[in-house]
Amino acid sequence: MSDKRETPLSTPSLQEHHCTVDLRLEKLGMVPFFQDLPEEQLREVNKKCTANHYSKGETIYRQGDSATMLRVVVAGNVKLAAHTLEGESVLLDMLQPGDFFGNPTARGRDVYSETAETQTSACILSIRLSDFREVMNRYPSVAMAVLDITTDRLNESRQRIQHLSTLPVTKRIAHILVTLGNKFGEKDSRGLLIQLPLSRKDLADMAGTSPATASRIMSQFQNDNLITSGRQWVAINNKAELLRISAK
Amino acid sequence: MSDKRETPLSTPSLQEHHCTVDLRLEKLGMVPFFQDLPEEQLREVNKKCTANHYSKGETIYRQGDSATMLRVVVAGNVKLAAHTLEGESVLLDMLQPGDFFGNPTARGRDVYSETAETQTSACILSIRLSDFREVMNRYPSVAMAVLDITTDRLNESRQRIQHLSTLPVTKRIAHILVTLGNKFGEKDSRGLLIQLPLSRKDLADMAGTSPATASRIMSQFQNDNLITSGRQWVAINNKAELLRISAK
DNA sequence: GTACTAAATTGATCCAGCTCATTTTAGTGC
DNA sequence: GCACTAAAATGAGCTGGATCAATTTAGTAC
Repeated sequence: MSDKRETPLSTPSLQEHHCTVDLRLEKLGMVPFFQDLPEEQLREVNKKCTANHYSKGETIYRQGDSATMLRVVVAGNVKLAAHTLEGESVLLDMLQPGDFFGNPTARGRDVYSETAETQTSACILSIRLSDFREVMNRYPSVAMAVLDITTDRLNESRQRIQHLSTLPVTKRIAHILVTLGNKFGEKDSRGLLIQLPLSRKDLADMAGTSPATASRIMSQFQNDNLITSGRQWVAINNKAELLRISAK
Repeated sequence: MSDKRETPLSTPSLQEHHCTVDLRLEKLGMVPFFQDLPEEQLREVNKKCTANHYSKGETIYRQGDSATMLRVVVAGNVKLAAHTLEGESVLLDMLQPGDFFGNPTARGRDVYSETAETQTSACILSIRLSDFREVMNRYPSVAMAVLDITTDRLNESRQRIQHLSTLPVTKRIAHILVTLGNKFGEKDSRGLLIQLPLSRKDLADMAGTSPATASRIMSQFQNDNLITSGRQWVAINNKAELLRISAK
């Protein structure tokens, strides 16, 4: 198994295009809630956006910062995390190109309730809240699409509350692996590879457990041939069985 | 303290007006996202609504039912809960007059992911999803108000995830009491009375713990004179201290 | 006031998962 | 290939909170 001797994760090479206008426009059109916008309007929205490039591990904003921007992932991955005073962290969401984050809410004096950090190098579009509000006002379909996504996220979030309250750690982790597989998985010689740097600590922060426990459970899954994993990467070999574990 | 010998909770007497058209219209105007609608439009929306009266403990819809309605609490209280196959339940939200529930999302084939049940006798307005979508399309301010509320709920929900993952039960319950006090509290001879039937089981389902543990913690709070409580009711005597406990 | 019932309290025991500490190993860079 | 480093694995011991079961009590109905 000498092929396990290097990260199977592909690193997005952003240097080349570095968020060109064309790429921005193309990606903007891919964002679910801009899809219905006519080409012309899209260009106008694009003009109001700023593109920023971040390298891996950079902080985009911190919880407590005043929330004046709505952001969209153009390329790369972003994770949203909340930190307690004691230094513990909770991983709230992992984002893909096309996902928005920040606060789409009107209330002016709002602050972010989470910290956004890149997990890979990434290109991020920012649009001022007031500008975005204007777009939503002019195109109700945009507002409704944002509402739909937010509602989905609320439901996911409530499901997670349910899991934290009722399921033992093993089931929670099995469920998380399946979910990540569905969202970030790519078929590969190793199985369904989760295209995302993913440490035991990340997993623990998602499952509400300790890194040690997450590690023990992953070891067990590995013994049972359900997954293959190395440092910061995981591939799923038997999704059906993981699903079964998470449910029963 | 002979006055503790009966529920201090006031029961909404709905029989009298029984959701008259006037009451409906008045309440509809109080709903945050209809506030901006011109009187005339409000009447039109009202025509598309159906009012239903429920007595205490009735189920409005069950998780898994197909989600074709958006609902608004006119009077009384509603709780949203999710149930596991093993019969455990998680309390997701407690609603007040003016709050909406159900699914504001477009996707036709959706089902409710939670069960809605009245906690007191209640009057509920229902509007078909397609009709509500139409209103949002015509009045973007409505869509944006719904989005704002949903975003707030998402943030609350994420905070709860954080608490479940990082705080011990005592702090979680202290926090829940403060929150409920802020939302449902009414000044009273006993202190800040939470105007809501609230059992130890409800509290446990909110905090992600067992009724026994919830009870032990409530006993301790009672010993420390932070709260006064009987069956299904709680009054807060020292909110500041509870807040301190929940934070530190 | 008395009887009744479901809620709440409380005790005793147990274990899933945490903590802390040590060892091993995957992946990188030379 | 070799050296280096941070991630992961793993062992040992401890504990917060669960579970189960018995007892008490608040509130209601008569």
